[in-house]
Amino acid sequence: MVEDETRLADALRRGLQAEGFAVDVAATGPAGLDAARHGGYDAMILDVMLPGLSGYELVRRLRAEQHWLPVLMLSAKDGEYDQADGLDCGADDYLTKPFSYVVLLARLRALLRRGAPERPAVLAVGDLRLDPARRRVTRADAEVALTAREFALLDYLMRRPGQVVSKIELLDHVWDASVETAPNAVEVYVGYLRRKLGRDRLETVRGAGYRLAT
Amino acid sequence: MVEDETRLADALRRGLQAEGFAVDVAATGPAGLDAARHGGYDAMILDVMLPGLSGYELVRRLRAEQHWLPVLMLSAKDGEYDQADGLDCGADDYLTKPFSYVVLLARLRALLRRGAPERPAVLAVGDLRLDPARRRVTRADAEVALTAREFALLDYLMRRPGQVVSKIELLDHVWDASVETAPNAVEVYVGYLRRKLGRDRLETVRGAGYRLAT
DNA sequence: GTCGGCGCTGTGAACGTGCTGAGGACGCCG
DNA sequence: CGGCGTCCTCAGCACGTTCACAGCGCCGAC
Repeated sequence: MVEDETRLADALRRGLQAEGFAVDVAATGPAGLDAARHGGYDAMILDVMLPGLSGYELVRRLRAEQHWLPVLMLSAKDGEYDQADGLDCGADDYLTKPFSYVVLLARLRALLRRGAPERPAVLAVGDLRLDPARRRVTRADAEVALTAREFALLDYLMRRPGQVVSKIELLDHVWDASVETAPNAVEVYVGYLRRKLGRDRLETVRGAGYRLAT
Repeated sequence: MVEDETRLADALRRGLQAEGFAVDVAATGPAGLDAARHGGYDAMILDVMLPGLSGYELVRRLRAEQHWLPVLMLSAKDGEYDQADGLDCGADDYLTKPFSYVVLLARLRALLRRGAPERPAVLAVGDLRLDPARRRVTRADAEVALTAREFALLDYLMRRPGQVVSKIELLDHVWDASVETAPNAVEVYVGYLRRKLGRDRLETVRGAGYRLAT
């Protein structure tokens, strides 16, 4: 919590601690910014009127530095544009003084509920990397251009590295099941991939299928 | 948006659409719940007093079903416990009627930001900058004039820089779900953006979608 | 060594996907 | 009512992708 009015800060700290929160209080803007940077907190309650650095500016700097800590802003200003400004600086919620303690608590809980979502994984086998979201494949950090079918095939194989995958299985999962496709198509596309990724990345297991070398 | 007062719903829908949001309106609780389940929306504006199913109950059911759609709750009740109840049912924000349109917009933006993996108030990719609050786009510090649809499309892409976004996903999030729009419309608007922002800012990934160059 | 079958690859045709200019529908404003 | 801007459909075009085909080489069995 960043709040310079000691009475209010004390009352809030006690209340929040009684609810089971671990609370630290900073009294100035710079102290608050510093704490937010290094403290590893789950959320921040932030007054707008602060000595040294305004709450608006504090959030703006935090966001500019790629810190995405949830911020609940507290202010005596209740003009609609003050509120909009605070939110547009990067705050996640905005409460005007005087506020109800019950409401503050509920809003804080709502804020904490929304944790930061995690990034989807990228598949890696040897020096091969495949990023499904970016739809990018690199081999030893060099980008490889793949067509849609090639990409889908490599994707499927990279999710089963070292396993033998039969042509039938590949036809079922990589090709559209509704159209009958000759197993030879798989051979053709394995050939394309070998040309683009290197000859020995895809091993042929005669009579059984293909295997991605680990 | 789930709102049974047609006058209010209409006014809001128009306002939001002018800002470039894709908006659908449901008039009853059950209809709203259904839309939230299947619509693939980015956020929901939800009235508390609804025929069929209250807003509280709607959120509670949604959360019970593991849907984490951001919800902004709208209510005529301004008691502190009403507000706390709404938030504790699973809503992410709570606004009491009468409310300021400017504040609603700012809170909606904050809510959408919160769902994203990164939450800058101003989006920046390369020398492109997009300010959702001011509805302005600059390229190398020169302002670029965009229509509402162009802006919404660029906004969506800039929130996922480097990621491939399919035409279907774009139709779902940038265009209204209520009207059936041909995927070709996306191609047309990508074309417009390329003309205004530079040819190579938007990459085509054949068979997959589009990607904003980082 | 011989034989049969599986897998590889070059060729080419059909197909799909994406881009663009033209233009109609619609709403807004004077 | 007319002018304007926006939105979106349509049709034509260009080009990359997909896959069947056929011939050949290689592998393993005997």
